[in-house]
Amino acid sequence: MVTGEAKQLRDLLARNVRRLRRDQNMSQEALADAAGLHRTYVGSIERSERNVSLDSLCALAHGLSTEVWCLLSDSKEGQSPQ
Amino acid sequence: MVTGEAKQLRDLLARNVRRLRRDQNMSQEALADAAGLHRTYVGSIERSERNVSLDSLCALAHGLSTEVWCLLSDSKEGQSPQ
DNA sequence: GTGTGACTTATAGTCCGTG
DNA sequence: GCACGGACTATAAGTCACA
Repeated sequence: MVTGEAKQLRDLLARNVRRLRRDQNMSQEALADAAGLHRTYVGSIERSERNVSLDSLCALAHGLSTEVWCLLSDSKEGQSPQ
Repeated sequence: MVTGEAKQLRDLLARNVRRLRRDQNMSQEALADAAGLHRTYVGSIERSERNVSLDSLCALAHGLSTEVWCLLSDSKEGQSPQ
């Protein structure tokens, strides 16, 4: 179905993942490794091409040392919880 | 893969959905209709049997008139964002 | 180090029921 | 109104070769 809202959400996730990853000086490969996912898969998420599931979301959050809801929040401030 | 973290997340989602739904006096059917999902699917989500995608998460949030990150936050207090 | 299209396999999600 | 199952279809997961 992919409504406009869903598109925005994927986009938000993409931006958050990319920002957090670069914030920690990781490559897509490094994040993929840390999250237990694949390089190209992480890449396609960052390009908001994927409609990821809770499971992948969780893996991603783990790899980025953050919380799942952080990846889906529009966050300008304290994003990195030490 | 379904790590323990992913299990917890599904469980949290299940609780939040059920609580918010009942809070608004909706049946699973009513929510399914409002979210554009299927009756049995909503039921299985509330039983934390499903690893839902962003798209469904968005639809669910829409049907519950809330935000996606609310469904994934451990929320004791102000759940309804004004 | 990243983008992209193609591809296979796993599972998300629908729809039919039953108690 | 809800839990749960079986069978099905659509799509996410996961991997690759190459730009």
